[in-house]
Amino acid sequence: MDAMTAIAGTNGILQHLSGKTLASLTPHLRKVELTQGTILHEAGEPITTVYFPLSGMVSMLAVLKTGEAIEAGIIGREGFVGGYVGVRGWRALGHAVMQMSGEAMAINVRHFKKAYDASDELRILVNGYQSVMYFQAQQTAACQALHPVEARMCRWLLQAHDAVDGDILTLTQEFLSHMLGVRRTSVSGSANKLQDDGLITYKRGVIHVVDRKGLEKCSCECYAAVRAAIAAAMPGA
Amino acid sequence: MDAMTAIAGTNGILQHLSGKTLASLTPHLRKVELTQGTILHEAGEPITTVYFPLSGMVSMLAVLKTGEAIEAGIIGREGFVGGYVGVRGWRALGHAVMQMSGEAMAINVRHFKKAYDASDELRILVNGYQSVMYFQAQQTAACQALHPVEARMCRWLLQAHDAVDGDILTLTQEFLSHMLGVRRTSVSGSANKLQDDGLITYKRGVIHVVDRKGLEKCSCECYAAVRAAIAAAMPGA
DNA sequence: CGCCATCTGTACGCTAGCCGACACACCGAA
DNA sequence: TTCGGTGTGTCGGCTAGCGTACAGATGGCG
Repeated sequence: MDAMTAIAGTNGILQHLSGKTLASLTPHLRKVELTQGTILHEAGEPITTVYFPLSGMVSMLAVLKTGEAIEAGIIGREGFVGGYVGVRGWRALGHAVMQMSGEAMAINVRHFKKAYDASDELRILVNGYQSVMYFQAQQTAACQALHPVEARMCRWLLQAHDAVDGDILTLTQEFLSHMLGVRRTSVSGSANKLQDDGLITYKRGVIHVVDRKGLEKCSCECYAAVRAAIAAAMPGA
Repeated sequence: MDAMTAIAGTNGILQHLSGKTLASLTPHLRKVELTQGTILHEAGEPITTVYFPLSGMVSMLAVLKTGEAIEAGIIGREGFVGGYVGVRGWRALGHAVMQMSGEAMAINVRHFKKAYDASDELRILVNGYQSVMYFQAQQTAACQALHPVEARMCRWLLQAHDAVDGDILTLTQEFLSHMLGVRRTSVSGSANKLQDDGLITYKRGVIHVVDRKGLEKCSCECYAAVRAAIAAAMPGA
């Protein structure tokens, strides 16, 4: 159980639970390895499992009929995945995709729901994080409408950088272009500029964050806004 | 109490509560008149009151440092306003503004919270609607990224049309341009085209919806998607 | 009636980002 | 080593929507 507590301690939700509440979850928690590209939840499908990431990064995608998918939120170890609390049938309203490999604590949705209903403490944390995700989606809507590609790209890189250990992000420009909802050549152009300015280097799907402060300067306010929202909603984050 | 039940019946949340749960709320519910422009919640400020609209329309706005505000959600009588359940200090993360006058049932947030914690039934409805709002924000992010102004405008008009009785929307192009995050002249152009096509007529801040079906055809998929999400998440909606 | 604030139409040049297309560079496997 | 798949750079034409500016239209109000 001590081992479990230690593991749970790296997730922003689990680490703030009292021993009692955590104990009600642990029998059902299992550690899973999630590789890049794994689809955790699919739009319209029932959710069977809720995830508490320990590392890596999850994207929340809004999926359109055309098949296009736009990222409207990022979840790292500070939160959890599967927050459609209360939707009848627990159906996901968007995709949740593992964008950078990592580990997570997984729990069956029934067990999670039971604990959620029983624990004020868990409810506060979960609801608080849901609010953050809501805020993030709102902010992203404004960001898409008003901020230029380069600033949005910096924002994205910063969020990704937060989610991983180290300064290496393994992702292609093609991939990034889909996340941002722009053309690959636009990403190519911006990436070039950032590299020229010495903020990043990259090579065939491997981006190296060199100057984080510089990225923060080039990013739109949305990065800081989301960080602030997390800090405001989550205890001790 | 019968009168109260009848009133509550026009709100999507209240109408689905059992008599018992509703009875726990009614002593604290009061009917309020909300005029266009009233700010229900301000970004960063503590929420004191939760609203259950009976008519009219509320916009959820993402506010940027520059003062620009982009709409990332619309709430009508099907839902409620003030869903930052669990955020510490109950602070709003965005503005909530009355965009088209109407009435609402208002309740102090402490009383609401108490009922929320006590009633599984209320929690399901509230959480379900929160999920819808989350979805709506996501969808809007994608919409901003991928859909042209005209289609987005149709979507907005449809949502507004749903929220009011009759076919008259009182709002200026200037106003609409802010909601959509585009220039007024872009709205002017699109509005013109819609009028030429016989879908709407308008005159100095008064838009008349003439051909709703036609609007639906011109709108992007996002309108239908949000409607579907509401139907999926809310009982009997 | 005349005035003024507000709402709307339109026109100009401008830029970001679109779209398609192609060439090159790199890497891993045959 | 060759080859093919995948990632990246770049070019040219194009359009949607921006920014600004100004003029006309409407309606409220004195």
